[in-house]
Amino acid sequence: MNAINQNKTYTISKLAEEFDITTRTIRFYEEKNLLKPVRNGSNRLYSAADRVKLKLILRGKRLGFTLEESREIVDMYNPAQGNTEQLQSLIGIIRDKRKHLEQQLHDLEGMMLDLRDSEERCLNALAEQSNNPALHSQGNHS
Amino acid sequence: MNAINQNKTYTISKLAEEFDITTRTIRFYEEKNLLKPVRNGSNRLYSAADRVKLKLILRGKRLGFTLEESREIVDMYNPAQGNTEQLQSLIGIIRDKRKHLEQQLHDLEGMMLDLRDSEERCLNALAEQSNNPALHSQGNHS
DNA sequence: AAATAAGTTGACGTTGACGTTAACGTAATA
DNA sequence: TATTACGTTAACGTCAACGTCAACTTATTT
Repeated sequence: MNAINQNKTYTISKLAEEFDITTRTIRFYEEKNLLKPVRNGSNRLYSAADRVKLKLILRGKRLGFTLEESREIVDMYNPAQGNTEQLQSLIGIIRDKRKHLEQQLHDLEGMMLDLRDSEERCLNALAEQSNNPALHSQGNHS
Repeated sequence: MNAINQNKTYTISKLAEEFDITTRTIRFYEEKNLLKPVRNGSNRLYSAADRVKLKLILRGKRLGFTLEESREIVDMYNPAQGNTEQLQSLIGIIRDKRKHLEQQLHDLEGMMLDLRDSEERCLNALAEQSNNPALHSQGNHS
């Protein structure tokens, strides 16, 4: 069959360790309906798909997305099953996200340029001080 | 003289309007030492430099930076005056920010790719439904 | 003079995203 | 068998980033 089926499962603490977050955080994401692991008795059992979702959430976090925004991203990861209306809505969301990302990309590029400027000014100021050792130290010891 | 001196000033509500934020937000940034407008009596008066700083803060916000992180960025905008130690420290901060941005850029590119995938799957699913009008509506009316 | 607009300083409220502690169950190990 | 490791739910705490009053001043307009 060669299915794309990943049967690997994870405990909550394994995932927490792997992604360097607390179990509390993972449970919190479940409270907010971002994850729905199956249960082994009372214990949570995470699938490979759950792990991917968690990864998406954390990536969204690094980009400053709210959990609500990340939930939309996670929902897109689901096999797009839905009626026409739902699909249209989803496409709308996707295009909004893209706009968001394009703005971020623009901001990011601008900030990169600013950082180059700042670094250059810093390095120049340091060079100045090498040429003029009077300015070199901390505090003005008369 | 042709100085680069921008004497233009702004009231708090002008800035709030321009950047589509509340005056409360601007005052809050001042509480947090991100801005320090001069006073005209009891009223705040913002310079062109203050306006740039505000812009930097808001850009940081769009990138998910905390105000504390943005404060560091804003501080870099200041004419880099300082001793060797301070400059070295600043360069360290700059390189950390760059790392941060590189991670974000990587995340952003990944998310862009994911969005393309999602959109494609959506469009394919919609195409399927055009070919198979039975699936087209909402709800399965037997 | 009265109202309106724009500013001010507190001070408390709210929301998101968890942290922390309590009180408990279960399973493997010394 | 008692301790240790890992899990659970429930409830309250915290911190950032503002929102939302209240109570007030000062300038302009009617």
